[in-house]
Amino acid sequence: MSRYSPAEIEAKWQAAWDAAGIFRAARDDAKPKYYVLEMFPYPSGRIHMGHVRNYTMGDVVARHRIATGHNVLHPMGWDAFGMPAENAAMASGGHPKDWTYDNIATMRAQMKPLGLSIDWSREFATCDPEYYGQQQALFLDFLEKGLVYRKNAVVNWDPVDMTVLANEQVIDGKGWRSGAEVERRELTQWFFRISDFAGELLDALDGLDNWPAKVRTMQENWIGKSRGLQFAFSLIDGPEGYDRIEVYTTRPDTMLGASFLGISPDHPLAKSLERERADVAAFCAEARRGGTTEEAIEKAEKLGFDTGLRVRHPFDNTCELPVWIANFILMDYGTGAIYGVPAHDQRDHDFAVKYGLPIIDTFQPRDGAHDVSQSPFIPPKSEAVRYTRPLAGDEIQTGAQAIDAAIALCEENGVGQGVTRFRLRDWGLSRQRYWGCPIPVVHCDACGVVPEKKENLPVRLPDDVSFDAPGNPLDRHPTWAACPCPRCGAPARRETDTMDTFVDSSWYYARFTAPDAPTPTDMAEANYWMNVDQYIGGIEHAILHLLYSRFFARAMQICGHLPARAIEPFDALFTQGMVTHEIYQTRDAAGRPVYHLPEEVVEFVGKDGKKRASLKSELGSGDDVLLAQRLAQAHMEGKLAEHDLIEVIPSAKMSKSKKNVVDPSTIISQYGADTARWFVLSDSPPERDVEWTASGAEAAHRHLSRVWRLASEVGSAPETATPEADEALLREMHKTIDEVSRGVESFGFNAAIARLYAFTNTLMKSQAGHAAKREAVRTLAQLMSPMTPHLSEDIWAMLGGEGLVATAPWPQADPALLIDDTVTLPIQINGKRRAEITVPREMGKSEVEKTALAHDAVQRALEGAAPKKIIVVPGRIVNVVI
RNA sequence: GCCCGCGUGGUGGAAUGGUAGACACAGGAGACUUAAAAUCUCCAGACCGGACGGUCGUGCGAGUUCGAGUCUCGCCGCGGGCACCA
Repeated sequence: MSRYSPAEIEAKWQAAWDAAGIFRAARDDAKPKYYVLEMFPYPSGRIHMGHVRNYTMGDVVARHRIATGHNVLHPMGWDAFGMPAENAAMASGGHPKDWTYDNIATMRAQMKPLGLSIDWSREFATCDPEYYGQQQALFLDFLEKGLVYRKNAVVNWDPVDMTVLANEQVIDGKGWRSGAEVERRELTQWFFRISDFAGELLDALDGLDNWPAKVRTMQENWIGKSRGLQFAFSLIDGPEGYDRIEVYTTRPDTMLGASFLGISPDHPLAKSLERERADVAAFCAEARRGGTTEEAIEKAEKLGFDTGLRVRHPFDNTCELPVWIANFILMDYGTGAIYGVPAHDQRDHDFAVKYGLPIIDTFQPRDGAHDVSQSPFIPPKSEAVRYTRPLAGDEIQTGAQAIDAAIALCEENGVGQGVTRFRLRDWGLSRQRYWGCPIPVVHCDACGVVPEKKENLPVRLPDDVSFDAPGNPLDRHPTWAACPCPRCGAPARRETDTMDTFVDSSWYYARFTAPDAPTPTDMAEANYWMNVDQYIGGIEHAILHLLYSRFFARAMQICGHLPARAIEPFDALFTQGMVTHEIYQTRDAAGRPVYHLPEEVVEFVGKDGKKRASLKSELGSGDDVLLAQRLAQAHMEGKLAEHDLIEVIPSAKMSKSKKNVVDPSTIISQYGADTARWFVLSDSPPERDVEWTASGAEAAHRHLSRVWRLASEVGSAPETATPEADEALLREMHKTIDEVSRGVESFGFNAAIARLYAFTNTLMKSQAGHAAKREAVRTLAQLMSPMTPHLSEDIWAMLGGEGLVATAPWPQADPALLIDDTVTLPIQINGKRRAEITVPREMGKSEVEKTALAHDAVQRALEGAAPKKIIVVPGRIVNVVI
C-alpha cells in the first residue's frame, strides 16, 4: 500500500478502539476524572457540518485528556421530543416515534464514521420511557418540595388548532399552521419556580470563570435585576374592596412629576370594573387582543381608557391623579400598575401626548433647559442634573443619588419600601402536545390535582394516536386519560399536557453519569463524575438551556439527586461558531433571489481578482477547468455581461433553501473523516464561524496524504544524518510539542494546527537521519491524534509505536530543548526594525549593546553621534534611541 | 434606547507591550512529464527602485511608552444580546 486510503484505515482503527473498549467509562479513583460533553443533538434527520465541528472539538478535548492520564466520560444522546416529529406526522402520516427513532438511527450511522471517542453504551434518547419516567419522578420530587406549581397564565391560543403556541410559532399575530388570529387566553399551567432562584442564579454567575463573558452577560441581562420602590396610592371612592393601588418604580425621584396612574388590563381592579361596566369590558377586550410576541407588542398602538377614578399623591394631598387602564402595562412585572411621568419616560410621554395629559418635569439638565413638552428628558442615572421638583436630597445630584435618597425618604415616612425585582419569570412548562414527557398528575373530582404514585411511573405515551384532527391527541384519546385517583381510587383523569422539551435537556448531563439507574441519578456515580468539566455547544443556547440547567441542578440538589457542589453543573463552557458556506445567487424577473447548487455553476477568477461564477447550463458542456479559463478570459476582455454572472455570497449559514448544505457523509466518503475533522478545526478560531470551502477541504486532505507519505517513506531515502540536523529537528519537535499542547488545552485548535503544518514543512526539508526523523514523524502523528485519530493510529503502528496512540501518554516537551543556544535579536532604531544580530543566548547586556552598536546599519544611522539611550531586553530586542 | 463584542494582505487568520502578516486558501513563476493528473521548488502587504535599499502600513484621530495590532481617551463602521420591564 503506497497511498493514503482513509476508507480502509478509518474502519480498521474504529474496530480496534471498539475491541479494546477504550472509550467505555467506569469509575476509577486512581485517576483524575474528566467529563466532556457536547450539547446533544435534536434528531432532525441528518447530521450537518455544525455537528461535525461541535463533536470534533469535544473529541479533541476528550482524546487529549485520555492521553494525559484522565478517566474520561464522553457520552452522547438525543434530545428527541419536540414538535418537528408531530409536524412530520401531520404532514405525511406516520408516527412521531418512528420518525424520531428512524432519524436517530440515520444520524448515529452518520456519526460513527467520524471516529469519536464516545462511550456509546451510555446512549439514550429523551423519548425513551426509561428516561422520561425518571423525569416524571423528578417532577414529583420537585412538586413535593414546592419547586413546581400551577397557576393561571396568559398564553398564545390558536382557536383552530386548539393548542397553545410558543411565541416563535405566532407570525404576524396568526398561528403558523392554521393562520388563525391568535388569542391571548388564560389557562391553568404548570410552572417551575425559577424566579425564586433569580438572585442566586445571578450571583453565582460571578463564579463561572471558565464561561465566556458574553454568555454571563446575556444571562445577567435576562435575569434583569432592578432596585426600586414599591408603594401605594390611595384610591378616592374606589369600588368595594379597593382603597389603594400598589405601584413599583425604579425612578422614585420623579414621583412629583406623576400625571396619571396606569394599570394593566389584567389588573384585579380593571377586572373588577370590567364586570360592572360595559365600556371598561369593551376596552379590556380590545387591549388584550393580539399575541404576546415581541413583534405583536412592538406594533401595538398605545391604548388607554380613563376609568374616571382618581388617586391621591402620597407626598401632595392636593394632587389627585386620574386612573387609566393602558395596554402597555404588563400584569406580570412589578405590581401591574405604574405612575406615569411623561417628562422622563418615552412611553409615558407618547401616552400623555395622545391623551392630553400634563407633562411635568422634575429635573432639568445641569446647564440649560430641555423642553419636555416636545420629548422626554432621560439622562443616564450617573449624570448630575438640576432637580426642579426634588423629592429628597440636593437640588443638584445624579439620578442614582436622588433615587437612593427618595427610597430612604419613603421608607422613613412609611410610604413604601425599597425592593429588588427581577425580570426573570417563572418557567411555564405545560405544552398541549403529544410528543413530550407526560406530566405525571391526575385530576380527581374529589381530591383535586393528585400526583401519580412513583411506582406507576413511567406514565407512558400511548402509541395509538392520530394527527388528523386539530388539538392535542392525548386530549381526545378515547381511553388513555382515564385512570384511578392515586389517592382515593375513584375514576379520575390524567393530565394531558406534556412538558416543554427544555425540561428534557435540563438534566440529561446528570443522567449520563448513570443512564440505567432506577432513580433519576445514582449519587455515587453523580458524585464521582459531576460536574461537567467541559461543556461545548452553540451560542444560541446561551440563555434558556443553560439557565434552565443551572436551575435544575439546584432543584435536583434540593431533592437529593445531585451533590451540593454540583449546583453549577458546567465548570467550563465553550461556545463554538457555525460552519458557513458560500451561496450562489441570481435573481428572477421579479428581483427575487434564486439559489443554485455548487454543481450547477463554474467558478473562476474575475478581472478584479475576486471570485466569480457563472451558470453551467448557459455555457454548454465542457470540462470545468477549461470552462473556468474561458470565463476568466472573457471577463478580462469585458465580454461577459453582468447578467451572465452569479453573485457569490460568502459565509452564509447552511440551509436547504439556500442550496449551500454540505453533507458530512459525502465529505467522509470523498476524503475520510480525518480530513473533515482537520478542516473544521483548521481555518478559524473555534469560537468564530468557519467557512466551508471545497479548496480548503482538498488542502486538508492533501496535507494528511503528505503526512502519511512522510511516514511511509521515512528511512527509504539514503541516510544523510548529521548531528546538527538531528539536533535541530529535535529542538523543533519539542517546540512543536510545547505549542500544540498549549493550543489543544486552550481551544487554540487553529493555532495548534498551524504549528503542525509548520513542523511538517520542517520535517520534509530536514536532513536529519532516519532514526531522528522516525521519532519526529511518530511524535507528529501523536500530536495530531486528537484531531486525526485514524491517520495517527496508522502512522503510530507503522513506526513501531507501542499499543494504541489513543491511549499512549501525551508527549512532554523538554524545557531545556525549548531554549536555543543562540538568539537572533532585532535591532530597532527609534522603535523601527533596522537590522538583526545573532548572539549567544547567555551574552550579557553590555556585550549585546556593544555588538548592536558595531552593526553597520546602526553606525550609518548614528552618523558618528552617540546614541541617546539603548534598551536591551535580553533574548528579545535591542532598541537604539537617537 | 440600554448592554456587550469586533475592525490586521485578494481571502481565512497568526502575533505573553518587543522582527506585523506565522500557517493556510486563492494567485503567479518554474521543475518533473509526450501530455495531463499527482508531486515538488520558488515568489508574493502597498509604493519607489535594476539591485542594495528606502518610504508607508493592523478602521480614523489623539495619548501613554525607548517601543502600540496589543494599553487609555474620542470618533467611524460592522456584528450580537436585551427591551412597552415601569
